[in-house]
Amino acid sequence: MQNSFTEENYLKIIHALSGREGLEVTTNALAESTSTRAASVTDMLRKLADKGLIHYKKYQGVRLTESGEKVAISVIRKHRLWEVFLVEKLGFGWDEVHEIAEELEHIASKELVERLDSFLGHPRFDPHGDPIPDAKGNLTEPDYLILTDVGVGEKVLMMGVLDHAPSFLQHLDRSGITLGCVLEITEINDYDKSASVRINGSNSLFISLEVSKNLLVQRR
Amino acid sequence: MQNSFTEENYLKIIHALSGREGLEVTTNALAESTSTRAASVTDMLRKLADKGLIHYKKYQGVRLTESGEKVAISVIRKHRLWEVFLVEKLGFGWDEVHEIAEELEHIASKELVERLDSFLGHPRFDPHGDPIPDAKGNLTEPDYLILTDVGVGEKVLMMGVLDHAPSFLQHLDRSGITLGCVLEITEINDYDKSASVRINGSNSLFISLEVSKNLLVQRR
DNA sequence: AAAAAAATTTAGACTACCCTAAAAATAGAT
DNA sequence: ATCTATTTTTAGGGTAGTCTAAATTTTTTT
Ligand SMILES: [Mn+2]
Ligand SMILES: [Mn+2]
Ligand SMILES: [Mn+2]
Ligand SMILES: [Mn+2]
Repeated sequence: MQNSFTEENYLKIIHALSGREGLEVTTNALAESTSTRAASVTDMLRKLADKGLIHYKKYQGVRLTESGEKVAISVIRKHRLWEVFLVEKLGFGWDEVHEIAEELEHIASKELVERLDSFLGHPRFDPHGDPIPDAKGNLTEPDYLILTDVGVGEKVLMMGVLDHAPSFLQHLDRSGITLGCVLEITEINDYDKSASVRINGSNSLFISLEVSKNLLVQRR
Repeated sequence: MQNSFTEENYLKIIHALSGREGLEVTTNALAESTSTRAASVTDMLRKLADKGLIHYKKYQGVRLTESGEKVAISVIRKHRLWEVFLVEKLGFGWDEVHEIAEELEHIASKELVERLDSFLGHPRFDPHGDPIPDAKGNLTEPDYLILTDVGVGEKVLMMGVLDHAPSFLQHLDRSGITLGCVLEITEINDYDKSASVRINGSNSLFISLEVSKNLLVQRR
């Protein structure tokens, strides 16, 4: 049987919250992320467990089963491919595409996804630097550094963001920080951990700790 | 407030069934088209009437209001634009796109539709020859002939289909009948009204009355 | 014009998803 | 180890959309 939009959203969120290690996800965390009440989450968990999509023992949190993981990754694949489409083909800004992809990710057709993937040239990453799972469901998270882990004098490549909020992405746009740009830390203020950063070797700007904490980068 | 998928589907179907003249649509016709029971239709009609999307008097059938018409046409615009995308950009066959567009037509973003329209070069017709409403909601149905209205010796252009069923479209593919091809009636059999037709001046084939009745054409 | 047939609506019920309030279980503090 | 605070589940209920069966209205036939 088919999964509903709601079920797919739950699975995707459980995947995100359980992280690389596949930790147990709590009811409250899910209530927070789905903007529903804990009682509603419990109802849904019982249903997902009945369908064999999650491992669920009362009071013990949840993990995805193999089958649940498969569904979650398929939804993530669709989400990220559609985001690439919206940015690369339709000219949307990276701050505008998340909400739309949140709907498009639920379009069922398998054939559509594969043709879209070809049309886009089999992109490996979405407009926010997040990796796109392949058709077989393999998803490899690159291990990037957070900019706060980089010292003065180091040059790094900007590879992704942790915060996907439009306001954060628009702030990066205004600062001239784009995916793939070279960032060189020229100074870190001891007092508030704000930093001076040179972008692509030229203009320099101040960025707050709040911003640094949300930038994923890579050495060299 | 937002309309649900179900409401949008009802409005689109009411639009289709009430035709050019905006005739009253019956409960049973809607039950048939929506694959639900008449009792379910009645429930929905009450809701659509409460939202001001249809004119509804018990036992008297329904018509769209101005506002309902606007929603219906917006859904049709999205449906047909997505079909163009699927065929022109992703290489789907015209027999494969209807079901997928049936889902895509409910994606809300207005901005998305307008960018998609630009990306596709503002197409006027969908892959089945149906006209695409413009951004302002104007929909002009060209007045085509049905092939059964064409006499022996006449040459016409193939402009569209009445039946959108994959099996019919695949039959046309196998016959070599495509949108825009020239059809010349060389013979009509009096007994069963089957016809001999020359396609693009070359190869000739028999087509049944059933097929003729579903082909929209234009003189010259 | 009445009776029969067909179409439509109402009544009552079900599933999916969500809610609030109360109960139960777990985790944390003393 | 017990008590308290927090988390989670259960209980009971609501809306959207669907169903079947029964009642009502309209249409057709006689
Ligand atoms: Mn979603
Ligand atoms: Mn993304
Ligand atoms: Mn639809
Ligand atoms: Mn079409």
